[in-house]
Amino acid sequence: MNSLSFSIEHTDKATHARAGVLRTPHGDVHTPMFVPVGTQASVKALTPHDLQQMGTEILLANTYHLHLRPGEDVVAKMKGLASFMSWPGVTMTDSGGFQVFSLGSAQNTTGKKHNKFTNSVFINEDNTSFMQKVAKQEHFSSHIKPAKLDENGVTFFSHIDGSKHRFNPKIAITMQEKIGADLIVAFDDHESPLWHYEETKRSLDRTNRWGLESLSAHTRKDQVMYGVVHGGMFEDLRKTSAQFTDKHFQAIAIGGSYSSKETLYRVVDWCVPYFAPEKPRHLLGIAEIPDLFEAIERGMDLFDCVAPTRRGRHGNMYISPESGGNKKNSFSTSITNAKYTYDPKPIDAWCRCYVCKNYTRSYISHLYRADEILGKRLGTYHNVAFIIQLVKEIRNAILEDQFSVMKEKWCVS
RNA sequence: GCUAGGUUCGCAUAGUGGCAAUUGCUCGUGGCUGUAGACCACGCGUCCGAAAAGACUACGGGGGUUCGAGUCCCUCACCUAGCA
Repeated sequence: MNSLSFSIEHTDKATHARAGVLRTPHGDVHTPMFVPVGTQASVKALTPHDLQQMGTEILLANTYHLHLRPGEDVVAKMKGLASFMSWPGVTMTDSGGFQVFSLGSAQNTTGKKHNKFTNSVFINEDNTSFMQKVAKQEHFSSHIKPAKLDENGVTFFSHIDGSKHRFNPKIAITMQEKIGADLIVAFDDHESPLWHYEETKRSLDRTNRWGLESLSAHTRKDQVMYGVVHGGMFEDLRKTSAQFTDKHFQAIAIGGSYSSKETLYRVVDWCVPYFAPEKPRHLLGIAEIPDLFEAIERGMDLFDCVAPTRRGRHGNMYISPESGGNKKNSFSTSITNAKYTYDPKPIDAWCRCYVCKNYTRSYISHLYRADEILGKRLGTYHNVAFIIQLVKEIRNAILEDQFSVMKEKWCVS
């Protein structure tokens, strides 16, 4: 009856880091694994062939976006997400719960973003520039129609044309069944990291209730559903939520926005002990390099993140310690920096991706400056391939009980 | 040769006598964590500063009027267009 199985191959001796295999009818996913984000059934700038070539095993698309365009019926008619986008591997859809809050309000006259959730899943309370941005957006409030939350679901307005839509657990699951990914996500509510205990608790209660409703709306047993852990930065809420999710779901995701990296790591620490070892654990939206090490060390298996593709489009390339990458520079560098103009080296010395094998920093820098579409494509390729390789190498390190050694090598600087 | 219009920080543009001077591009540096952005932010005469503040030099050249000129006047140079 269960189309998916997950087994642990090995747990690192010194840490909770683990290597496993998630088996699905459309292929195996070797964990830890990075899940590239293809929101609109497209990993921006990359073809499925590229993704396969670099070792990607699973892709994430978004229900919210696919519902608005082209519509889940179109995807269903084209035999489901994987077939629609010609992806031969495993697929996953996010429920759209996050997006309903992050973009769920009508387009205002200026077209500027205005919702405080829009910016990021990772909100740093020390980041005053972010708070200023939020403040600046307030003057748009006169012509904003924000999403309306009630106990049964959310009414929101399309970011594309302002049209009115309604999501609730049943609708979100029905849509995900039509879209037809191998892995789907329960419809969850999303708390703000700025909220206090009481409102966070109320939000968590909704997430839990919606989780159960998602399960009872679920008819396609060939798909496996993740439940989402919430509870903000409150220990008892996170723990209850972790227990609840583990009790009811076959797969577990941790969701939320975090006020700092420390909070994020603490949240993972609180939750993981409540998860059954034989269930896959996905940390939603998180996969910057230091976070990968920290979360894998704590026992998380799967990670999706927009950063590699977005940074790629913006000219920010991942680099390893061999090329000067460290926590302080987020293991990245801007390829348009003047110092790369005459640089004949590949983007990164450690990376063995197609881009690093074939092109110089000088050339790629030129492509970005000349605004050539190829630059964004190569940059995105490198970034995604970089993370895929890194996680693969981490996996190998786990299998050899060398996780700590590898982490030290990357993160000590 | 005559007439008209021009000459502003790399390029292109604003600019009522109070101006280190607008905007776009280029350029420089940051930022991006379940994707509304091929995006956003900041900087961009020189020197000194952590910053605020200073100092100096600047709107084709030279001269003039004025407390004060990119802005007004004279003159020279160059550019463009029209007429010869």
